[in-house]
Amino acid sequence: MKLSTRTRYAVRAMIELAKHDRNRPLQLKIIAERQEISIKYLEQLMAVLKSAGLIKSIRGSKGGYILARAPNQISINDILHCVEGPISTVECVGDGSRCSRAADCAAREVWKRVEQAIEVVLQSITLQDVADMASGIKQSDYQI
Amino acid sequence: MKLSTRTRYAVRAMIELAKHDRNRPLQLKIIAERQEISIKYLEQLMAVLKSAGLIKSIRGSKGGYILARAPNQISINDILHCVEGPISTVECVGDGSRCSRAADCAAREVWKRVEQAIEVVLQSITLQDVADMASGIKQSDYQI
DNA sequence: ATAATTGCCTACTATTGAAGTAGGAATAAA
DNA sequence: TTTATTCCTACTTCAATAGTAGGCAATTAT
Repeated sequence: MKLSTRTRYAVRAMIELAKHDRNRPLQLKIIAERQEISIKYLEQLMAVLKSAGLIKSIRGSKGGYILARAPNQISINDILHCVEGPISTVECVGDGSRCSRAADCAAREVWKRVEQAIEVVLQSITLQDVADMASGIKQSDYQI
Repeated sequence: MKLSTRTRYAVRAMIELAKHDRNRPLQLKIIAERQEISIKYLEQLMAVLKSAGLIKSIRGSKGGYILARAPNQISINDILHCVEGPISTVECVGDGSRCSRAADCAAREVWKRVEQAIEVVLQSITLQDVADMASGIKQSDYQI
């Protein structure tokens, strides 16, 4: 149950974008430096985020990336989905046709519920929320 | 966010034990057959489950495994913990000393909440519940 | 006693996926 | 035209998971 660095990097990169002026593109180089991520690796993640429609890119000199939507319109779930695919703890939860054992089907119900719980949490948190947490604003809202 | 087969196998094996008469040991061979798991691989998982105190073994002919506690006293979380270690989505959630970036700390709060949500669900489901689901009893209780 | 059956232990191998690297093409600004 | 940037594709490395193998130890049945 460990998150891949893919996901962690992607979220961190998106947080950088969220904290940045949305009218001016932020360069990959800057993000990679601030977050201490390999530029070349992050580059590939950005491609995924872009094709998922979460960010837009501006090519050429002075180019970079910007969020495609307002930070409060992008959930952590959105990010996770596009870099990791659907949160499928077990394949049969999504598919169903793979399950031929009764005991396994019982187990399936368990994993299903876990997935739902994760999804609810991830969907409830937007980039705006996280950016605010980072800046120390509204922090009291997030003390569970 | 995919579960390892370790975890899935372990849970399925435990379900088999839960469905079996607790007074008579169930052999590894039977469990492996029913669940279509490599005996030799499952053997290693059983060792972990045993050392975690979730099951007991009876050696020799007519031996096998039994649950160490009643099925309603063993949660899915118990099983997961001992085969996968603590559910740590990200290392810094448990450790904290690793986090040197502000944005990352914001992310950390996110992963923390996800972990908690997972834990709550896993702790709430016992082997008894799952065994009942498998038998079709009480199934209505689990329609969320 | 002896054989058969089962779990116990330790080491090895294979496969897979994640993580990271590399180089050059396309695009835009100065 | 030069420079700065994203885009594209392929390759390499590494670690962890999954699976295999063989013999030892304990218990029961005959």
